[in-house]
Amino acid sequence: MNRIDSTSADGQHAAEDRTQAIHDRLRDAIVDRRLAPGTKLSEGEVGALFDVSRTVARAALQMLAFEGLVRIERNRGAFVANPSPEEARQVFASRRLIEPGIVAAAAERVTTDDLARLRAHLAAERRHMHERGPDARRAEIKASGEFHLLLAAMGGNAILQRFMEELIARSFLVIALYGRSGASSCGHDEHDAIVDALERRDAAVAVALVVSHIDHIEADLDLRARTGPTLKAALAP
Amino acid sequence: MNRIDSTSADGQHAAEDRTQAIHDRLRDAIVDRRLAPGTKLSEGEVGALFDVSRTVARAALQMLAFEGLVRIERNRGAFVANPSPEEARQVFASRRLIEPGIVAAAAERVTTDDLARLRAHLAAERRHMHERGPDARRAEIKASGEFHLLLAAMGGNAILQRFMEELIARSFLVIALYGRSGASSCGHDEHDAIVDALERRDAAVAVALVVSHIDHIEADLDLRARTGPTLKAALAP
DNA sequence: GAAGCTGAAATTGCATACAATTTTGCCGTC
DNA sequence: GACGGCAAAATTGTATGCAATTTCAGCTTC
Repeated sequence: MNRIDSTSADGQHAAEDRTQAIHDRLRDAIVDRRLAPGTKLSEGEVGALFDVSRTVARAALQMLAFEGLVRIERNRGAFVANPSPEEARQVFASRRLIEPGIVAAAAERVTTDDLARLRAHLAAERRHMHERGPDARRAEIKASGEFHLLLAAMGGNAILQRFMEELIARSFLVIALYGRSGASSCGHDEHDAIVDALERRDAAVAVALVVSHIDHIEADLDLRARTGPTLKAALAP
Repeated sequence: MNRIDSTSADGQHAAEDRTQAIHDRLRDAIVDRRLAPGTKLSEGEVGALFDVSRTVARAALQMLAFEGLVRIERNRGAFVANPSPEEARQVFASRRLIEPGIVAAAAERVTTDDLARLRAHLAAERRHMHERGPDARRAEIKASGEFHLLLAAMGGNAILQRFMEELIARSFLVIALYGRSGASSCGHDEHDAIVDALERRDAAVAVALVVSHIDHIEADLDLRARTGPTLKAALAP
């Protein structure tokens, strides 16, 4: 279980913030599907697992609830979110609205340094793609999301960046729940094309590519309503 | 929703979720300018004021911090946010990106019931506008924001609605800090025109009106950088 | 008088204790 | 055997206590 503080790349981690650390680890586990939607996250258990008091565990869970990754029911506890098809649609509708704006801004502000980072990321994605096994698949999906977060960071708007972080995390949950092909949820060629457009500072093309990219991701979902007789229907066959 | 539980009548459903109630009251006070940016909000003081323990007060403050209305510094406490000009720009850039999408959705989904509610709200705005005194001015500004929140609710996307709630609240802070004319920050005629467009289901016009409306609000701000030698410059003349 | 230092007071971070609520297992009844 | 209710166990909501950190007043020194 020696998970090497995966979020250290953002470089912002102050020395002592255990709440944030627990939040990050749980978030990682949720978007990685190591914690299935609906799983109960009891304060005591989380606290014991990270060797902190319930106070700290509770604060971390509340942070996750604000992001929509966890649902807290009064007097009942915290559960990994289980987004409905409608919520899933809203996640992607929001992305379709926000990401174009971010990419347009990125196209104007992108530096050669940024481009280098994007290219490096694309290479990493391609590496994961060629590996085999469920771990590689998870890494690929995660890297695919990180690409969008890189773009968000380059947009230069911290507020939109935070919104995107939430939307990407929720997208992972949605894909885990409703993804059809499970694997190649993100066409990596499309990522390549987006970076190409950014390199040419071609905002219009970059925006168009991003929109159709999001369309492709959402097209891979099976969002047929199973809101009504969930349990009965699921157990019928 | 549960917004109008102001200074009194807390006996009934306040017992349900005191954290949320305190959060709402503080948020109200902040966007109403009754709490100036930079004001210290100590856990003990807040707790004593609402007659709860620090635990609950702390949770409410953390919620506000997530929304960007409060800044929490480790070991130092919570302060009403003091957005920089750059943050102010980002707030409005985000609104310019998100609100058109919301209004476009609202134009397609709006019901006659919704329109009635909007008209009623416009009437209320006009009432405030014709009253005199600082209280009426505050009520006018608040109502002006609530108009945008009504639109957000009609967009039918809960995620974007929440984003807008945060952005509107932060807009109030920004206007409080950088507003030039203090008062008529929202042209109410523009609100009228937007509702007219919605009534005609004319998404294109509604979107255009919203964008220029946001432009007008932002144009009323004085966002010249006072980041550098703030104090010295302020005391010089 | 201004700058610097020191210790007390105040405030936050965290753990823990206790009350309130929900969940669960058990048992009697039908 | 199923159903309903009751009490124990588990879990959350909240208050409070203690240690660590920061703030500040008062004192010393230059």
